Amino acid sequence: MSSKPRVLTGDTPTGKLHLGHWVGSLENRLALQDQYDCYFLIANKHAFTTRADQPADIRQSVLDIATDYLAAGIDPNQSAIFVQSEVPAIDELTFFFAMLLPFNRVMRNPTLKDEIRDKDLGDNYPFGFPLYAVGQCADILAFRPALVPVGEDQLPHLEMSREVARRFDQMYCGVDPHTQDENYVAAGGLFPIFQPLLGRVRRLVGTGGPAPGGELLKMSKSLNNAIFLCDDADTVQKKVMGMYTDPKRVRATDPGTVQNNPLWIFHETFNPDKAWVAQQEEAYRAGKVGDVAIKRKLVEVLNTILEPIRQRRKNYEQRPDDVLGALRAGTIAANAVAEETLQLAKQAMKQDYFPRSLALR
RNA sequence: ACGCCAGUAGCUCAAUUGGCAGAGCGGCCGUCUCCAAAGCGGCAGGUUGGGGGUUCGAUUCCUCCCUGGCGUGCCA
Repeated sequence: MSSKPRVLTGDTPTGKLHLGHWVGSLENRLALQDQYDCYFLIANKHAFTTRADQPADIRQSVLDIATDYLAAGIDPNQSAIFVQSEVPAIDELTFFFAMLLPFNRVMRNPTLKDEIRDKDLGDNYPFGFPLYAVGQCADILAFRPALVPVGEDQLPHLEMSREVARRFDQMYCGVDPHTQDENYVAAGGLFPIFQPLLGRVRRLVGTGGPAPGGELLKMSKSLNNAIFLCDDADTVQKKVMGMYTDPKRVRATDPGTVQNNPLWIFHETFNPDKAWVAQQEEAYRAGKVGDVAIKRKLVEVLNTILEPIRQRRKNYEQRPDDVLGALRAGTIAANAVAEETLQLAKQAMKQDYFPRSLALR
């Protein structure tokens, strides 16, 4: 890992990764591995904001996600998969960054507000909850990345991180506030004003029916409508055959509706044979093909994507030490970059009094 | 800091003066459907927040603790 531009992204360990993660971000990450030095963070501390009482679950999720990454095809010899809580420079940067953000600015973050509402937290959330939004700025900026691939819901966090980067560069590195984002480093800034990168599908629907309002729900573990990367072929078949589809279509010969139909959304998202999809959609509208045939095809399509993932997973499941080994190697690599960022940040802030030795083992 | 109210299935809530812990929703299975949905039928799910006590018997009464809500103080 040398002079290539860096990518930073990651996940909070709340469960196993599913197809929504795949099209939302994982595909991008795999594609970026060659051209970028990639750092994939498993945000275990973030998980404690709402599940501080479930440490065993969080630990298991960390290992599950690391295994998912490796099975999905992230190459540990090329990219760093690391555990957030073992990179102390992130915490140190969090403290400094917290001084650059008004509290109101943090609480105005729409992602934060949505989470408070969705989880029905009222005003009863830990102090660590808003603090974590600041921490996420440090998660990112510690790696001075060029690119941050994320799901759409994370954009407000990224915008805040970009604000922190601009403010830091202006305040401590003498960057002129009128500087264009892409020129911040050239103008002497420590932190590049990175670009977000969204997946080709921003919001994949789940396998289930719509909410009472009629809107299809996004795929998520908690809604029990997800197909996981670790699902075996039989499970995928069962889930696909059980998928919600056009409820007005009682017989296979009735004309069907393609629009807003999860079955077709999945084909359009995952089936590489676009001509087949277009042709069959026409037949479906005309009542010339049954849902079962379309579902069987989808099972085939999904299993084709998931099979190589299963093969790699099988290897790692036989050698769990390899997963921990990859995490350890990734964490060492992450610390090298994050420590360097921290030292540079301290220099910029004139708080570099003497070299220190943490005697990290 | 003190006072009051609350905590029961995944969720919302019942349970007579202390007497076998229930319903709705959700979940799973079946039926019906090309499959799914809808409908119908069934099943599972509990340390009644935790510890201690009284009692033949405690969700219920006593006590301590935890969590949350409301109120009144204190810092001032």
